[in-house]
Amino acid sequence: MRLVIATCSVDYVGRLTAHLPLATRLLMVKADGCVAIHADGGAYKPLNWMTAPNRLEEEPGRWTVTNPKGEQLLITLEEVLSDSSWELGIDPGLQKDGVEAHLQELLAANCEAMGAGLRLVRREFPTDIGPVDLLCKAADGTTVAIEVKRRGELDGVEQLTRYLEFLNRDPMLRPVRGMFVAQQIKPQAKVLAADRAIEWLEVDYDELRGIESTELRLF
Amino acid sequence: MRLVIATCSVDYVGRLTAHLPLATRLLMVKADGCVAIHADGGAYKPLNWMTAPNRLEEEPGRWTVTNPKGEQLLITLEEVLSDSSWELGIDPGLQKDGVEAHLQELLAANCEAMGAGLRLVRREFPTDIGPVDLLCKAADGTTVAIEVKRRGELDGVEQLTRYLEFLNRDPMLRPVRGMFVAQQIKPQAKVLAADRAIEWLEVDYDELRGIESTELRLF
DNA sequence: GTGTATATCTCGGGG
DNA sequence: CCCCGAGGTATACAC
Repeated sequence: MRLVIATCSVDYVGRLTAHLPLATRLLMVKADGCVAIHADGGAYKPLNWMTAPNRLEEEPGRWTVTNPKGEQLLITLEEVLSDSSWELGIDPGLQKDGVEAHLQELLAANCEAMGAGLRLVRREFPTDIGPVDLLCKAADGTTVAIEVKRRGELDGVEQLTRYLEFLNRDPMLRPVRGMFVAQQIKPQAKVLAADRAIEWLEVDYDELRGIESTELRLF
Repeated sequence: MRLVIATCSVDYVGRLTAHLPLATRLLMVKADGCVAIHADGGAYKPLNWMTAPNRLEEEPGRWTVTNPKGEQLLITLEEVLSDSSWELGIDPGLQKDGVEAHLQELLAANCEAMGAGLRLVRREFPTDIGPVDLLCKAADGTTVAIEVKRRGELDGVEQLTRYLEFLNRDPMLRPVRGMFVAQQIKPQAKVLAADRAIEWLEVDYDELRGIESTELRLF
């Protein structure tokens, strides 16, 4: 990783055009070739950047970064205050727990948590317009399509609505009910779900994990 | 801005839990207090981070970053290879051209580009579920709700559908037609729009800007 | 490669 | 403060 502290101005021409006036910033060049320009604020996002793959052409006072799509980042260097490089090696990577996939796994293994008598038919049940998170059968035999989210918002309800539209065209499945399950559901999403006769349910991740481990202890 | 190159392991507990095994990385601490941990790859995304506002507690071999929501980033330092600080000052910020807001402005000023006889009623017309980009009247007096996107995809059609649903409940406006306008519209989005009787239109940003400047020259 | 969904999304604006 | 929408979203994954 190469770190350069420099007074520079920057121009980007690509998906949009953007310009950075002269100021002192951090230029970060990673081993994969990507370039990021950071100011002294705004944690996550660089002011400007170019993702790999690309080509970095370095002349005195000017860096030109070009990617295969023809997008271009032009860095004009006024003064370089520091220029250092570090050998970091390949990172072992981030281990995560608690993303949507985990919630979906837990719910798939504990369908009863979403309604008595509910049984799993399939995870990632395919439709013409994308996969439904969980497809279940209720005690009375009706099919239930379930959309799982960590945080339930409007677009999740839209997504489920779209699936239901397609699932209900299949005479073998019809009628299909919808259920929107999330750790937390925004008020607007509840309103929209109710408006579309979609059931919604807030579940607790840790509690579900508790059920899971209790069941494991029983067997 | 403080830049530390260090061999470290990291634990994050917050919206999810995550762990980074021991490796050499860049720790970036910005003037606003935010902390980011970068590996030597993976574009501009840090492996782990904590946005401002937060509190950084520094002990020998251990940094603890806590934010007001109770999320916590724990950095265990094995070896510090470099530790430097730089005074960058406040950045003048990025100037952009070509984002959705500009496209919306251009279209608002040139409604005719979307259909002969179309007149603007209001930009950002409010509904119970969010603002419609453009509300217009057609020559025949019917209302037209217009959703503007740089890139037209499925969720844009959904968004417009949602607005139409609510607008058409208003007896003063009904019937409201929908129009989906973007620089480029994905085939799937065109299909969904057509399926919902929503007109769609691809427009050229530079051409619109041309019309704009031509009109300016005439006055 | 396109299409679809997720993200500790981030970031900014409006009520 | 939350809600909502845009993003050069980026990123992963299926077809």
